[in-house]
Amino acid sequence: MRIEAAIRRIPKGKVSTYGAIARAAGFSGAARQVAQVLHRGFHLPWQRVLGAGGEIKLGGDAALEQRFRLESEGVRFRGRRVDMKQCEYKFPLARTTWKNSARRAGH
DNA sequence: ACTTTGACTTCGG
DNA sequence: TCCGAAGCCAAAG
Repeated sequence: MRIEAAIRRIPKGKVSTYGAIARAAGFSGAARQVAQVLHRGFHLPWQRVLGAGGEIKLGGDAALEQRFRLESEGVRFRGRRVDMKQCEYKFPLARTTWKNSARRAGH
């Protein structure tokens, strides 16, 4: 799966977001699908995936563990959030996959 | 083929 | 900064 592949590309000490991963994998807007993959997949660096703004989206113990694991990798936190400015991993340009331009028509 | 389901995102108040 | 509503989308059942 492309999403899994994208997740595995995140280097240690860096993090990414659901939305960014979805785009990198060619599924712009499918952030929720990334969550599904994380939940079901194995051997994934799940701790490196955060919500928009660098916020941990897990609940309870899992959230604590994620934070712990990230700090172990050298990821710095600023309050509840990760310092994205330094730690966000930028994917090497997602192949302008098909359905990109469709972004949000109105609201 | 149709409905449900998320570790989501963004906007407004 | 926090909360609710609406949007979004592929995978599972």
